[in-house]
Amino acid sequence: MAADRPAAYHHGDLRAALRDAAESILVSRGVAEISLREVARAVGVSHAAPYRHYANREALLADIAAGGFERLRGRFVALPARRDPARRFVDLARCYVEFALAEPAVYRLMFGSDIRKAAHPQLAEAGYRTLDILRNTLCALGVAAPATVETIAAWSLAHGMAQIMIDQRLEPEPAVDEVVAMPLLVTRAAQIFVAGVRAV
Amino acid sequence: MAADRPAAYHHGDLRAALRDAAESILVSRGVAEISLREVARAVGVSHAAPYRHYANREALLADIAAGGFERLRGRFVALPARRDPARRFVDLARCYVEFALAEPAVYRLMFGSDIRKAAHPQLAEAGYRTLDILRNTLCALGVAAPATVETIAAWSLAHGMAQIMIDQRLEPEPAVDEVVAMPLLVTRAAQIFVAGVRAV
DNA sequence: ATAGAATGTAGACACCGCAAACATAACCTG
DNA sequence: CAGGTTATGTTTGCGGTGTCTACATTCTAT
Repeated sequence: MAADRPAAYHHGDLRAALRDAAESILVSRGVAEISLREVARAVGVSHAAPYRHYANREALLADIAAGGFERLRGRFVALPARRDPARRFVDLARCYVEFALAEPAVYRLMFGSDIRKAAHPQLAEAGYRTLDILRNTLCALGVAAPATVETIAAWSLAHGMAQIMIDQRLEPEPAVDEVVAMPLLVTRAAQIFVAGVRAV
Repeated sequence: MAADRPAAYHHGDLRAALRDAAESILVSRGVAEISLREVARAVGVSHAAPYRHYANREALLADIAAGGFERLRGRFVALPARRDPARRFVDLARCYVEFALAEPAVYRLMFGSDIRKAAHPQLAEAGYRTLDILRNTLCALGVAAPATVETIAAWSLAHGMAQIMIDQRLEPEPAVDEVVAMPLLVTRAAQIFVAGVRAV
């Protein structure tokens, strides 16, 4: 790389800069506040420049969401190996909720309705790849069968917890005791679920 | 009521008409397509008239969401009485998911991030009243204790299932076999959960 | 060196949310 | 029933936004 970049006509990596600026606005002020024009302004570029990299506003949001899926996937694969699938499930559930709490705004974008996923196949595929890790591990929970019902139910549990905890956190300040209580709650819920699967 | 209404200066019940028109747009084209101006146009009124009834766009959305909570509450109270709290929980979970699938767009509005609930206390209260039914019943599941962990977990399960099933339904046509499979899935997941609570 | 492809700019259009000033109808109160 | 007050709609206007088209600049590969 060159030493410095004295305001060149070409930005260098405008696409990434736009995405970062937009994500910053997303985190600090919410998805509704993201406008292509302001993002362009933040990066110091003309208001139409983003269209060289994103077909429209929604494509920019989709890119941010896809990045979220990648990061979540990174957390998944960084988890320690486990023999016991039940333990593994507890790990995954906690990991899932932890991510949602760490990046609530991005999480909402990933699973919310701001992006019509049908219009962004690359986002759908990023999500699919990430959630496949969850699916595969969950299948091991059932003794042998694919256990699709249990799979969906387990994911639903994690997903619902994440959503609910985010809801209570976004508006007011994070309540400290709830932050502490989160791992306990998730762990216990996952244990209840595993016990239920084995008991039925 | 009078016989007919020959294009009077005053609309009669503009607020309700606006809400209905907006909800119609919400269902058919998504929340992003709702604009106060178009809603006004649909009702046949000037573009600033809505501001006599709603402080801003978000207030209109909040009104729609509050109506959703009321309808969900109506479904809850219409449920048959049950002795067994476990059976009651299964009923509630199914009812919850059924509502989400019947009105996916409204459901997303109710629990999504398009409305900052802190800014609309009446919406928050409508939600609180409705979900209290769920909470109360869930408390009966634990032998005696308030069982808050189980309560949150159970709600999370229903909420997560609703969210996931909506996601798979909004974009493509509803897959018929999934529609049929839904009650089974929800019922089984709820049973698993109840068994888990009792087994641990 | 130069043609062509990438990338960024400038301008325009239609739409939107929102606010203020004004017009009309309904409603109390004497 | 008259007259003022209030509720409800309209018109006008401002600043912002998404997106398109025509143009300018820079990079890249021959």
